[in-house]
Amino acid sequence: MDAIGSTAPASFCDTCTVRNRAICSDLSRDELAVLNGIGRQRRLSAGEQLIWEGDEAVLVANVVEGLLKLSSSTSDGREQILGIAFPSDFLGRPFGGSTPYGVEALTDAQVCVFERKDFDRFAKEHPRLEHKLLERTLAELDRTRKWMLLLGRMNAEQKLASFLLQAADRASEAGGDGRSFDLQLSRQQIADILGLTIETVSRQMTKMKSQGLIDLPSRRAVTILDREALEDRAE
Amino acid sequence: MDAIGSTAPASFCDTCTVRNRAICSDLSRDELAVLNGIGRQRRLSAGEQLIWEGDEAVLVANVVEGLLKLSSSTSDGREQILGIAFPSDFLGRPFGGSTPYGVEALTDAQVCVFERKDFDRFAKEHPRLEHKLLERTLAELDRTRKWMLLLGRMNAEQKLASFLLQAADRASEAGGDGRSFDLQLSRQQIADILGLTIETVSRQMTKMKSQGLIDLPSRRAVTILDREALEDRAE
DNA sequence: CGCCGACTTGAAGAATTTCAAGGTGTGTGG
DNA sequence: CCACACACCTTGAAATTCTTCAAGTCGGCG
Repeated sequence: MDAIGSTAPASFCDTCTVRNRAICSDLSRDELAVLNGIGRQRRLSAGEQLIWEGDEAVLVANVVEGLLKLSSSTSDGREQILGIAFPSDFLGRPFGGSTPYGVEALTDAQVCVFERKDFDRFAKEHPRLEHKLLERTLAELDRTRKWMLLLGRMNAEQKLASFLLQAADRASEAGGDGRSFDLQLSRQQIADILGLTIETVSRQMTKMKSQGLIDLPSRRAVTILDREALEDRAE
Repeated sequence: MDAIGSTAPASFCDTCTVRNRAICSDLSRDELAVLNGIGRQRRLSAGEQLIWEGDEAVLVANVVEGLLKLSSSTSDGREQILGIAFPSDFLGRPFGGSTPYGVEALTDAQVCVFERKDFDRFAKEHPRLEHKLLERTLAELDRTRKWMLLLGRMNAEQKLASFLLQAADRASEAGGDGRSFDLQLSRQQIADILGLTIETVSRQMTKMKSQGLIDLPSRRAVTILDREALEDRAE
């Protein structure tokens, strides 16, 4: 509302809730204005696809709000979820090639989208942004590799226990008490993450409930009753 | 044989066989000299460990020669190989944290090792190096995610077929004819890559041989007789 | 109230692991 | 040069785990 000089158009970065955590966090005011110019906000409904598997990589994005899944399917239609993207996470494949996985919103979501070629050019000119992206990519690679151990070497019980513990941790980071939380995912989605069938997931859940490790107050809610025992089963 | 001015100490980069493919490929002569100063060459014998799982990340490295595995183990001792590092690949975890996997030489190997803090500092000051590292890390993440589909959703036959095809491709990149090649790995190591037991790997190999898809002239050698059929089985 | 989708449960079947021998090939010492 | 040891691989049979197929059940919503 004031002096000459503050007449620049409002930037959606100004009100961005992940502004301090996403890869843009190290950028100056001016740099942000440029980035703001090449990006746009986009709302996604739950179930909406942002990127298709095998598409030429034409866009990249930052997650502002909501949850998205990265996934790939076998030719006979079974799906494997390769990762879940949370607010402030980066999506897509900069610098060439195609995106070897699909990206779909699991909940209603908001993302900040860039044309890949615009983003690539901007990134190459802004080493601090590239550095952030590198750190994020390295961290994501570590998480992904850790998940390979689960997929390759754990049985159903260990997979479920690991999954629930991680979900609890995530929920408590987001403000939960670390015991009761909401799975944001259907049984089928959990199965697709763990490389199991929906029936096996369901049976393991029921078993853990009957053994008093967890409670299942409603379909998507979980309460951890005996964290230690759960950690034992996750190994 | 020379003039004054060529008295600089010989740099191991000068004779480096991966010089044009590794992350150092974009560096100038001077930059290379600095990097040369903070790194050192190291020979590893097959089976020798370079980095231990869970260690604080104190060093990073470039692979010059040989094959190394990245792996992680469950508490009951079963191992999952998370990746294989080839010449020109980068190893280790720059920018903080611990290394969540072990690195061990599969063959005699030569690596170019840096103290992590030296490398981190150098990298931050050399955006072109960071850019190379970013591209490499993104590519590795893609490969790793692709592997998750194999681990989570493929059966033993599909896993083996995929593995053999990929091994053949790698061998032909390195100069093979794409049909006959040497597995550089033991049956147990293949099992650890595919998330199977050694017996299952052995049975699948025998089955494919008896079906005329492949031949196994010696323990570690493979000849692909019917690539198309193999591709079918990999889906 | 009844329908629908999501979830659970059961029983049978298939795939993989586990346990247990039995080969094969290479290198070493007699 | 042979024999033996050892590591690595193969094979067989039983056991286990997970999937598949097939009914249910539950909970919300028109």
